[in-house]
Amino acid sequence: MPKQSKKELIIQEAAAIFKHKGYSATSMRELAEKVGMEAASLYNHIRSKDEILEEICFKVANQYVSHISMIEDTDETNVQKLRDLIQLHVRMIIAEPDEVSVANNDWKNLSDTKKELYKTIRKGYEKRIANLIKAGIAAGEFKDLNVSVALFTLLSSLRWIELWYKPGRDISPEQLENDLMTLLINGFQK
Amino acid sequence: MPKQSKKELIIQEAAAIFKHKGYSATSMRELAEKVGMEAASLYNHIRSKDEILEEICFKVANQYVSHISMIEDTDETNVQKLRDLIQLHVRMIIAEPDEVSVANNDWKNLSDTKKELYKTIRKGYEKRIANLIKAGIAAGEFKDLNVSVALFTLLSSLRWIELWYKPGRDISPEQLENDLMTLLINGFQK
DNA sequence: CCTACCGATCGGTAGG
DNA sequence: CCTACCGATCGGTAGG
Repeated sequence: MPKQSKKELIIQEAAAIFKHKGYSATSMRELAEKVGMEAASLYNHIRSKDEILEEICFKVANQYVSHISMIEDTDETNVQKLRDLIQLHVRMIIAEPDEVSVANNDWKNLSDTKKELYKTIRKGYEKRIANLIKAGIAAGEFKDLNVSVALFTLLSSLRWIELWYKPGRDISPEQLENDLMTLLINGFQK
Repeated sequence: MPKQSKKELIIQEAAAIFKHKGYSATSMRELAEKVGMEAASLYNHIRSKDEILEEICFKVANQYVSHISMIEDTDETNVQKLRDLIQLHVRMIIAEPDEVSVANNDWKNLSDTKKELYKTIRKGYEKRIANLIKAGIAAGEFKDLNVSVALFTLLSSLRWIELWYKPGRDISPEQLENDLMTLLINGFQK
């Protein structure tokens, strides 16, 4: 069994509650109850409610950034890079659905300075995917679409998974990845 | 100029703030300031904070439902119905970006009974789109994909628009619709 | 539509 | 890790 600090446990439970009710609607007393201690005791492990949200958001953001770096460093075709990106998104969402969901939905509640940092990181990530799309268009691999439309359609079409996918679903991660790739790369039409 | 009741003004301003900060993180005092009155005075026009959220969520939900009914009543091909659906989503988001955004993101904060009702309406809507997709597959118009994957990819790929589109963007609603349709129906690949 | 105010709950601290 | 508790803020009401 993996060793997990109390702080990690608190953050994990917090992510689950935040996902379900949202950060602002979740009280520290509720979190404490889930973790099995009094609200005041939480503060022996974490500095503030804010800090929990920060840890979740930046952990997720950093994982996404390291993924795109990996993909950029290959010398595959742009279509294959797009496939890799879709696969990495799917796998990250399946591995940590709560954290990914909270980062995507509750980053607005970060403190002003952290929120600006988060937005900067996210914009950098989007820029790198936009470059991938541009390269694909320039190479004649992708259709000549508006880059922003392609970028955000891609990113948001991967976001329902965090809300929908549960281990009990009658679809394997592999089939999910395959259908998603087919849909995004070749579209609905037969 | 259209006549708008104070209640409508309050709901409109509330939608804008809720979209920006989230329902739970928005106080009635903040809303009152935006509207130009004291917090207590809001209650001459609305019953509760809850009620504002309900009005926004169900107004949007009912609009979506009436749209799908219109589409079902045509005798177009399923591909064309899919196009119509995309177009209606885009136009609704452009017409009322705040309300649509709040309904999509803050429905979790509805009271328990209203939340159940909202989920029921949404599931009904999803079911009808799933049937459209199934009909398209059966008719040989759409690829034989997992229906849930196709359904949620479609719906969520239309959701970034509410966060991104502003009148000042260098893309017209028409081009946005066209690029989105091309992407969803025929995919990224050239 | 405002002043005045309520009880409840919030995030967080002191002290052990 | 708990008991006890703080100041701030919340949604909302009374009364005019």
